[in-house]
Amino acid sequence: MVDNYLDDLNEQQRAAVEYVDGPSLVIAGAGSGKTRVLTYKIVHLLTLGYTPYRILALTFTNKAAREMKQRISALVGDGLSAQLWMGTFHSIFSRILHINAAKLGFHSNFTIYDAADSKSLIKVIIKDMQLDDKIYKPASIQAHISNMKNALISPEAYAADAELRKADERAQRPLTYKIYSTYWNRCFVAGAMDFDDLLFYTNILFRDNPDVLKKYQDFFQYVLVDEYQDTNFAQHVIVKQLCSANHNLCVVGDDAQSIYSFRGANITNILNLKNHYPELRTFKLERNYRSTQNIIEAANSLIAKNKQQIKKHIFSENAVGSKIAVIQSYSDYEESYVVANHIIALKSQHGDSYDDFAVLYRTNAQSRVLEEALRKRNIPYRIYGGLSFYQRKEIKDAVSYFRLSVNPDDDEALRRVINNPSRGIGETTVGKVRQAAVKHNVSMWTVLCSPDGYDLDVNSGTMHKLMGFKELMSSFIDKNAAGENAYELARVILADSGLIAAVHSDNTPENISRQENLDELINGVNDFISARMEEGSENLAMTDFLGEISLATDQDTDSADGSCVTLMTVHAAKGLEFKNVIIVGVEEDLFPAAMSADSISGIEEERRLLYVAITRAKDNCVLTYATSRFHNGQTKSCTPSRFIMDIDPQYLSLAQTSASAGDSYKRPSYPQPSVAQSFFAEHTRQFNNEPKPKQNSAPIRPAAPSVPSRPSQQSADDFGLHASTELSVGMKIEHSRFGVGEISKIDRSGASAKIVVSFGGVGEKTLLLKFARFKILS
DNA sequence: AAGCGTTACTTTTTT
DNA sequence: AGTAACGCTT
Repeated sequence: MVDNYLDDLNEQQRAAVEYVDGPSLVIAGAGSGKTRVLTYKIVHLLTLGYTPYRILALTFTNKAAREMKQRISALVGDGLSAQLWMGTFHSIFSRILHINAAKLGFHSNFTIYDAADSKSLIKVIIKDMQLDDKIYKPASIQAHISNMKNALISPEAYAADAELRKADERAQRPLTYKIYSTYWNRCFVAGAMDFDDLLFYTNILFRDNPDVLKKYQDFFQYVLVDEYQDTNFAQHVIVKQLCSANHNLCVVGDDAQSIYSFRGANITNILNLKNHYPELRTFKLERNYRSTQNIIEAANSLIAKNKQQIKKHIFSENAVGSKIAVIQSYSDYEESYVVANHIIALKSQHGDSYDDFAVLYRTNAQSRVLEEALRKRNIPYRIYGGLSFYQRKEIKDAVSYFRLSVNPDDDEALRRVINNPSRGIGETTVGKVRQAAVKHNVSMWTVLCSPDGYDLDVNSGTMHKLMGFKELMSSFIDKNAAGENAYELARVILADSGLIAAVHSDNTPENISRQENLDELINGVNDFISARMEEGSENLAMTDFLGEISLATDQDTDSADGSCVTLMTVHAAKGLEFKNVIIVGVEEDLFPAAMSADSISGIEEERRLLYVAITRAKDNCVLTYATSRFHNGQTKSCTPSRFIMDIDPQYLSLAQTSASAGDSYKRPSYPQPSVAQSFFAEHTRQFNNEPKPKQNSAPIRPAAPSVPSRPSQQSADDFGLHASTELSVGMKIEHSRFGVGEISKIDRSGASAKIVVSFGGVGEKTLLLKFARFKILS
């Protein structure tokens, strides 16, 4: 355990960390050391003698949780930090639900439906009800249901609510309540929860089982919540329930960075916290350590245009720094070249590495052009977000088999794979099975198991095919039940299901890529198993693997692949920082998004989003916009975002004007796009006089995903197994995943020898010699 | 039931 | 541009 850790904090941070006598709210401006406060507060609690596994720390992304865990490890060691209950709301409460599933009528290995699963289920429900999917659009119904769940409105409550029903009637969708209840019921029959259910059912669990609630209330001695401005009602209530007894709560957030209202996030949760906890102590962190003064002042002047906010003054005592450059391009295509050239120019000017750059955009679809430009310029990049590895068709197919082997009632998985690869079971047959299942309120698998009992009416040939599929699935289910580990089971499934054969039928480029992806998946399962074995974990079954991946995002795969420029949406960049940030597409109808432009709250959220984007930058920030953009198969003209005008011009440099002469941002040597010298005048004209042609918003498919590259076994021939006799304390070793570390302890007692290694990057790890592969450096 | 060609349509962000 | 859905043929 470290000493003097409090000395690393400024006065306000320290006050926030040291206050543990009741509920507290830390309003933490961008870059003010929010994560540092949380990290140190946990260390402080441990120092005060709190039990690590009785501290609950909730974050919004897996990445945030992982980083915090690492930082705590570095201070107090791996042993203690590993015991903390730290993770996203969804992953923590999914764990709690797994333990208490039976109380809710679920099996402990319930499936988690991702967004695609729930959409597909909603679609089929709408079809079954013979409703017009132009009126009942699956996507909007899905969003609507999600909002209801986040507001803790059950299907029964919905059906009974006259206001909601009236609103639906006005919207010409009077049967929405029916879709909701059917959806709810089919999920239940399938033993499945969607993302929102993880929060909703946690609330039901606590509501209906006071003893369970009491247990967790007593168990968690201290609860910390990061990014509280982005909590929705369901999350707010869970936290409130858990803390209602001892009030030991610390929430950290910044109302100016609330950017998830589309997901039900509600700023009033943070604004009204005092109403729930009258003795609440509030701490404000206003000093920014991240950015130059120029960047902070520019961001301040932007956010000042928002009406709704907590008063605070963020300041920086860093260098004044250069102004924010605003660059105009003719097209999105040219814009991407401006970005590439800017990166090359700054890199050679300041000796920055590619890691120091991030390109941020409003929508995933914008990544395509950027990718192309960077690739042509040989600039290494990495795209975060978009379609994740696990959303690819062939991977989802394989994972659906995995899911079925654990929970055969999972109808969405079953519908997906029953005729994939082709088995001659067509749409009509699947429809019959589904209708029998719906009619008797059971899963499709239950129907397959006793077709006569559910009067399934198909001819004998079809029945034969169905039974063939049933036998195949049964063999997987049995293997899983017999305790086969995830890796062995995955191999059997891929082979026996015919998925492998299907992608090897020919060598078209698509099939080769699918083969690689399936190999990748198998490697992933293998890595999962070997990591668990090294740590001595018993949980090697398919259900454990699925638990790991169902809530994982592709951000998990950021292995050390060398220095790369980061490409991501502004949303994904929240909580991160980069030396140089380039924000592209700062245009009307894109940023702010066209959908948000018609309400004040919508505009304010978009403005906060740009605020978040700008405050990611430490030294250098550039805003770019194009005057035309390729959209929906055609080029449309664009106007600069109103937000550029919101920023005090003294912090901006319009690249070409003489005002920028003293700036560190130099005019690049590439063909200079005509920068709007009379930009502000022109901008004003566009807004005041000319009615803007209403553009349809873009349909946007996520960009081509980057394949998560994996440090694979083949290059690691010198990473081998070692006997404890070869090793001694103080030796340096290199591990394929954890990097270089020093052995701090060797434990030869017990059946399997263990070593404790402290790694530079990830802190201390305990490795089982039986499984751990590494090489000895000294 | 399967495969292939044509047509319509696109709401941004994510656990 | 990209796709999902539809309809036609075998």
